[in-house]
Parts: sequence; structure tokens; C-alpha cells
Amino acid sequence: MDVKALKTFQLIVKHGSFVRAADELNYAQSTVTMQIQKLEAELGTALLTRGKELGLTEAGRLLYEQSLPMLKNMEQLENNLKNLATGESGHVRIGVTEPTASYRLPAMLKAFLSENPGIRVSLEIASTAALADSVAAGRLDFAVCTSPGLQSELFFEPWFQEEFIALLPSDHPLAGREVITAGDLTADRLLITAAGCPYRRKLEMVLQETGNIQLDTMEIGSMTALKYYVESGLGIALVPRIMAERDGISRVEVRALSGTLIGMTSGVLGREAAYPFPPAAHKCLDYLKSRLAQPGKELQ
Amino acid sequence: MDVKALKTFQLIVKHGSFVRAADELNYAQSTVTMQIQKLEAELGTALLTRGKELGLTEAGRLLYEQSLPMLKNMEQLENNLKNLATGESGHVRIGVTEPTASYRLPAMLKAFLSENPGIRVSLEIASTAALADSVAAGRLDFAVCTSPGLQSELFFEPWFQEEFIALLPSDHPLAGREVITAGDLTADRLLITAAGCPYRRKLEMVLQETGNIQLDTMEIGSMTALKYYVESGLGIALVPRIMAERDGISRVEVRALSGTLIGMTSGVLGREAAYPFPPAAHKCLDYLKSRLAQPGKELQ
DNA sequence: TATTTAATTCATTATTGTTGAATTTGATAT
DNA sequence: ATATCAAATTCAACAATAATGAATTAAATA
Repeated sequence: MDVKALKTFQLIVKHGSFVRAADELNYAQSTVTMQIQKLEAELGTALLTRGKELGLTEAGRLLYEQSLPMLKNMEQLENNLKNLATGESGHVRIGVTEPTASYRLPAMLKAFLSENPGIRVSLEIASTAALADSVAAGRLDFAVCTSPGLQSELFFEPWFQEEFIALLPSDHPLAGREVITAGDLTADRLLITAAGCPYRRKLEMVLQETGNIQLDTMEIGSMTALKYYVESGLGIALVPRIMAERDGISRVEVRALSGTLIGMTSGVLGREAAYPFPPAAHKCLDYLKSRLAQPGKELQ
Repeated sequence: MDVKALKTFQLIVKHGSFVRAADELNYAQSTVTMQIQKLEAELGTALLTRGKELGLTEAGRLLYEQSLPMLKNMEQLENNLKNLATGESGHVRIGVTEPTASYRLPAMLKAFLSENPGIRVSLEIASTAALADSVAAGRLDFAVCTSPGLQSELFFEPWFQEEFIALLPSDHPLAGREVITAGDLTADRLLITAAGCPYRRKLEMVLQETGNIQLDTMEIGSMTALKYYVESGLGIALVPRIMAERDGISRVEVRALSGTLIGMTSGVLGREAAYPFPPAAHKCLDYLKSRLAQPGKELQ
């Protein structure tokens, strides 16, 4: 059954005339005759009665009624696909690491979604390593995270610097200092995050270079919990600056860090093979980039 | 969107391979490539990702999910139409007059419908004139009735003789007779049916010929009510023999009629223009004919 | 009977779908 | 690296079929 012929048939029935159907479809009227004859031959049944005026056979009635919703569905589907192709609609699957997930993304996504009502977004919040796997496997369109151990199929584009600061108890010996350096970290017990955190890996490397091979550390699973441990005087912690800014920090001193401790580069992780990028995902990525990327950082 | 291409697409996704889709559809594999390329060009979107292994883009997923039920619908519809064409299913619209409607048809239709579970039947029970109109207008496929004033578009094929008999009160002067003739009808008040009944018209003609121009008549709307009027001694009535046979007739005498009073020819009324006849209707007509038609009568 | 309108037929033309051979691509084995 | 293999693509040639206009038929109107 040819879709074109079905459309023609619909119009013939609607107008009760071959000529008018031909007019509307910009066909010669012989074409209309041919299409219907082919349809009738294919189905082995007359569809129209050509008497004094056009009439429908029972088969014609059935075809008319049943093909109408089918054609509508087809149009609808075609439309949905066009919307997908233009990025008007779509499903964007994003991966994000903390603290971007909690502190930066909510407002941005809210704005993006209200600007693009046809687009749905789903979020995976996990470690850079887990996100890299998901991106590589095609479960995510892209991820905002730090640079993973580069797999060949993935690309990473730096967007911004995630700055870290030190949290100290008010009565801590280092509280008098403006800036904390790597060397200072021998002075007290250091509170660190779980093994998955990329900043922790960096910290370990820095401390090794500085010669602080053995250090009194305590592992705390959650970044947000860290400040309460600091407050209790258990030690000092290094956390993203944005956390300290957004969550009211009280009874705890905030100090800047120096040198390589300052921060980590965050950016977007994508899959080379995913091109051409789904338009909705592309739109979303561009939106996030325009709000997250810091000039100069993308060359790093 | 071409249906063939959609089917091809479905198979590619199902098998995850162009070659296997081509095999199953008996296409060259280049054909499969072409069909998908055309589809993608038409929709302005990639549908499949050709990497290490075949994958679906978001548009591909959408198309795959949405086109599946559409193709199923199409097959179903095609099947329904085939059934219609073979007469396995269909809707037969029959007109019938009394007494056939009440006494002959129920058992026949029951058998016919259980032999043809796919066929639906609707019945219009009315006078020959009304049925002739419905047939001419295409509201009925055919009617079982007496011969109407022949309109050129209609054809009538005699099937059987509807025999009439006389009902008399037990104490009636004519009760001693074996057979009632037209001449006997002067003897008493005659109970007759409504103006629409063709037998009544015939009766009027016969009586005119016999010279009984004025006759004491009483018009009773319903045939089945007649016997109660006869029972009460209001007069004699002429009714179809089948009525007397099926409804237990008691306290009323049944007598045969002679000559032209004996009965009326019933048969099938159809529309010339309705050919080719809907197969289900044809099947039903054949079935009824085989049970109703009396040999010899069809030549009348 | 003439006239008009609608549908059909048929031969021609245009379009498109299909194909095989050659080529490219990616994966696997050597 | 290189050879090998399977899968997908490209391309030119071919086949199928869809569309058309002119002529014809059928029915409706004047």
C-alpha cells in the first residue's frame, strides 16, 4: 500500500471527486485514476463505486476510516522527527560531577529548559571516571567534569577552573595566614574526600612532590560533611570555593590556596564518534558552555 | 516516508545489520544502503550511527518505536481488507418483510452467522416499498420481499411463493368448506391488514375482478393481532400460512384458499449498480437463496 | 440531439528504485 | 605493520513504475 495513493484516496473521498483530488495534489486526473486502480488491484477489491455519484464500497469505507488515523500518525511522526532534527525537541543526557551538579547547574538548566520547552534533560551525577565510561558507551551525550585519563574515542575541552580553598577551625595555628601553601599541610591532620575525587589524586601528587609522603589524613565520604568535621576541630579541609560561597560557612575560617593547589580544570567530555551531535544536545552544550567557560581557559 | 524503507529500517535495527536485512528482504545490500540514505535525507537526520557496531541516533530510536505500530496497523488493515474481499468478514445489510422476518429468517441467520463468524448482519424489517427505497439508495445490500413497482435500477429475482390461508371463527358459515374462493368473500366482514401490505393490494384487485367492489372490511394494523379478532367473531382474515403453522392457532378454523388468492411471490431485490456485489453480502444472499428458493419459482 | 463535465484508457515520458562491480572502512589475524 | 575479512558505501547502468497529455467513453444537463 503506497502512502501517496492512500492520501489521494482520502482526498477523493473527502471531496467526492477525482478531479478535485487531482487539483489539490497537483496531479493530472489520469494519475489519480491510475493510483486508485493500482490500490484496488493490490487489495483485490473495489473501493469506490462509480455510479451517478462517487460512493464507497464497504472495503472503501474501512480503508477510509482506518487509513485516516494512520496518515495522521505518519505526519505527526514526521513532524516529531523534524523537531528532533532542528533541536526543538529531544532528550539530552548529561553527566556532571560535583560541585557543578549542585551549585552551578540547577539555575542554568532551569533557564535552558524554560527557553526550550520541547527538550527533556536527564542527569547522571557521578565521578569523572564513571561519567567517562558512560560517555564512551553512548549512555550520555556529554559530561561536564575534569579531564579523565584520555581514551582515544573521547575528547575533552577545558571550560573553567574549579578553585579550591582551605577550611580551618578558628583556633587553628594557620588561621593567621592569608594563603595556605602545599608546605603548610604538614602542620595538621588533613581531611580528605573519597578515592574517586580527582582533586584528591592531584593533592596526593602535590604532597609527594613537596616531600610530605606520610601525612595524617582522615577520609570523609561527602564534601558537604567536611565542614562539620573542620568545625569540630578534627583538621583542615580543601574544598571547592563555590561550596564555601553558596553554603553559609560559619565558625570555620576560609583561606585561599597557592600554586598548584589552587584548582582543577573542568570542562566538557564528549565522544568523537557521536558526530553529528544530536541537535538538542548541541544546543544544551552550547548553552552551558556560554555560562561556564572562562575566556582563556579553553586553550589550556 | 516510504513504507518499504520503513520496513527495511525496522529489520536493520532488529538484526543490527544491513546485510541481514537485505538477505531477509531479498534486496542487494546496496539497495538497503540507498533506502536508508533516502530516508535520512528526507528526514534531515541521521538515523543510524555506523561505528564499531550499528547504533541508533535519538531520531532513529523515535522512528523505530513509532513506525513499528504503524507498520503493524498497516498489515492489520491490509488483512482486514483481504478478508472483506474474500467474504470472510463484512457487514451485510438486509431488508426483509414480514412474515419472513419473524418466521423464516431467525434460524437461517443464526446458522449463517455461526458458519461465518467474521460477518455482521443488520436487518431492516419494513414494507416492500420502504425496502425498495433503501436498496435503491444503497442503504441495504439486498432485500427479501415481494416484487415492487420495478424501478429500472433494481432487479427482482423470485424465490418462493408466500402462501396465504383463511382464518375463520369456528361457528362461521364457511367453516364447513375445504377451500375458500374469492367468491366466498362476500359472505362476511373481511379483516384486512394495513395499506402497506402487498397482499392487501392484490386482494383488492382480485375482489374488483370478482365484482365485489364494496365489501365490509375492517383494517387491523398487525397480522399477528388478526387471529384474536377472528377468534372474537369479528370476521374472517387471510394471513400467511407460515404464521398459522408456527403460532399455535386455536379456537379458529384454518382453510386453504383457491386461485389467485393462494399467495404472492417473494424473492430478492437488489441494485444493478451494486456489482461487484460485496462478497459477504453475496455469500449471505446465496445462503438465504439456497434455503428459501423453491425450484421452478425462479422462472416466474 | 447537442453540450458539458468527469472518469478512463493508452502510449509516451519522467522519475525512482534496484542492482552488480568496485571501493572504502573498520575489525581481526598474522 | 601488513594482510585479510566482513560490512557498508559509491557509482553508473538498468529496470520498474509513476506521471502525463491526448483521445475516448459515460453520464448529466440543456
